[in-house]
Amino acid sequence: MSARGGSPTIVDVAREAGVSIKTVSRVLNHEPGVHESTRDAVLKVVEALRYRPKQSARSLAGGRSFLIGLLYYDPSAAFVGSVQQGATVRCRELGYHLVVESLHNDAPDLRQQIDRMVLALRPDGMILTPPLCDNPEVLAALRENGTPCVLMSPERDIVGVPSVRMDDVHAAEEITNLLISLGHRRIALIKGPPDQSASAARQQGFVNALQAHDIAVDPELMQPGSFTFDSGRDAAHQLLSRRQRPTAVFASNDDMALGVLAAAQRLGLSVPGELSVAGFDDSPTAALVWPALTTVRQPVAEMARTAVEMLVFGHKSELAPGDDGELHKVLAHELVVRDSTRAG
Amino acid sequence: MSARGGSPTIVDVAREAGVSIKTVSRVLNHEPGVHESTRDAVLKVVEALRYRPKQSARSLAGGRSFLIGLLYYDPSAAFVGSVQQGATVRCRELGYHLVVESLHNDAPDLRQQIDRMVLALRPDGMILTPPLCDNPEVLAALRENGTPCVLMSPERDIVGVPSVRMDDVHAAEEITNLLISLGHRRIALIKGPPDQSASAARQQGFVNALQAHDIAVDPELMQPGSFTFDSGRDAAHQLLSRRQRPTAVFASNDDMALGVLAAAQRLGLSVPGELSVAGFDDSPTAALVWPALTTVRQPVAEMARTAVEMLVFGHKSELAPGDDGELHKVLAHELVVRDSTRAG
DNA sequence: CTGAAAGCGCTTACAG
DNA sequence: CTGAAAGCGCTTACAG
Repeated sequence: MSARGGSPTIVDVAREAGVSIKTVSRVLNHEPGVHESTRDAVLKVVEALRYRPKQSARSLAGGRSFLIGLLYYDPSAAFVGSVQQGATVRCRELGYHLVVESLHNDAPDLRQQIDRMVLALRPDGMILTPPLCDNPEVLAALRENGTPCVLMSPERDIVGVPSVRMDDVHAAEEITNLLISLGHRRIALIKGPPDQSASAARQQGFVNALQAHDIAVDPELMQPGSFTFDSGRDAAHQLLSRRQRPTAVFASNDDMALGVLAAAQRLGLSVPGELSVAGFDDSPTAALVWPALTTVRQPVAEMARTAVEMLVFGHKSELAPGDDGELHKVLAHELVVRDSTRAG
Repeated sequence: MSARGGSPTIVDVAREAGVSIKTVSRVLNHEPGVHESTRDAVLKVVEALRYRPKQSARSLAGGRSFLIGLLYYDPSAAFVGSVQQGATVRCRELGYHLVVESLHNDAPDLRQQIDRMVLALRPDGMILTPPLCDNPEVLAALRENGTPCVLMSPERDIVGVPSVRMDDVHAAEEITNLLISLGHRRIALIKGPPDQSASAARQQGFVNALQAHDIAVDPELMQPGSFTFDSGRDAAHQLLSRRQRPTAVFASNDDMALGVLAAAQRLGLSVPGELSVAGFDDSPTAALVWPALTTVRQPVAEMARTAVEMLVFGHKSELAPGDDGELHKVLAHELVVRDSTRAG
């Protein structure tokens, strides 16, 4: 196809179409001001030659890499998997590509690892997942070399830095409301670790729901946990061995809810017959146990799609002071009602 | 730093170090034949300027992109997550970057999606995971535009195409041996779907182990399954309602083993007290249920590391006909013994 | 052991 | 609406 036998270049297309390379470039980049017949002729040749502009040349000349970086430190394979699913699909639709890099949140050479990626690849933007999106060192490194970022579910929003998240408070409120609507009154909460903001948010939602229904908040029914299976099991043992045990437990995440299931099984308590259990996250395991867990699904893939869009299209930067406008997006979650909850 | 205020370029480094850009290039690419004092001087400037060669320029001039592509169609988030973990780390060590693309195995524009990635990015190599690594269309597209590939756990090896896998037969044999050594004699197998080669391999290993111990292979104890939770639960109900039920069940994957656990629980059978259960895969869920599953861990991250190495370093292509030598690598798996198996 | 020149394949100003 | 020129920042031959 090409003059020298390799893949066709923009020169080959231009020659074949009888136009200048500049015109080919205009057509390919959807620039306005090209006569339709010219455009058609060019596109026909592009098609025939199966021509694709080379990213490295575009990047070098144009200063855009069409690369989006995804930085993560495996919080859970499922989370990253969904992020990627959403991000790669949206990238493809927009003509971008996703480069992933897994870092250790406490690696000594974190800064260098980031520099290496950013300075070598010059991604047009970066998506950060927890806990990296809350790491000051990471944020500083990226800000210094001017790479636009979007934070996914950060602990707290940062003024001027775009983010996407779900509403943990509201979701926890909804799932607690579900338990209440099922007739439960003695509802226990297994909390998350205090150093994660999601813990406080979910607890807040839980308390909100109880108060809205005039149900007393019993501190005895709020057990600490650490988002692990074991901590959930231990907390459940505490709760279920009380003289007046709860009829429902809301665990702040699925792993702990699985621990509750295990504890109930040990104690010979039937779920959901004698105890309703709800989790949070819709982890892959949630649907693979018996009874399948009622839980909340985070819109992770959608958050990732949104993050890509914010990076590619930019965001309104002309906002009044204090008006973060579209900078911090909150996406709708989904209540997933399965077999672990029942009227009680 | 730079002459024009942007990031420093090779010209800035050369000027500062008092050498030609060619010498800087030599140092950065570890080419031999540079005087040590010259090398040191260059490296010092590189350090001071925090200079990193721009990938797009290197790629355009040198014909190598330092990009490895990972093509997948979510077989399971856990698998892809481990692949990525291993691949990104090894890429970083070798100065490469990982670009991921999630495809649909039966997408109508599969060919275009691949062309788009390959022709635009020109990755130096591509890693394919199941089921894409067994898709003739995918393989043909990649072969046509000359992109080197490594197949991860393909159904069957292809002559001339590098692959990395584990030994399913041997692993199944080992886990069956474990059950036998625990004293079990009536051991059931829940098979995988016939269209996946892993199913046959795991069954083969199961049979091998029984025969090696002179235990009769009872066809009644080999139930069909389809690698899903439900199929495992159904098969277990069949097996456990027999007059003479098995004392151990080897499910060909973890999802089905979880189904067995659910079935046993329904039937009031204690695991591992009255029934031992073993799975295969070491899925994230395997450790998050009670009792935690005894299973086999695939060396997924290691396979990914190996795949990257095969792509970066190439493989011996000067082999005698028929001798695939290092082209098809088999990595060691790991038996993970947990709580679901016990003497019986 | 070191360097000057050409070129990779695009896009960006700048003209017309 | 279209094009000729310059240049992005490197590496590849080719010299010396």
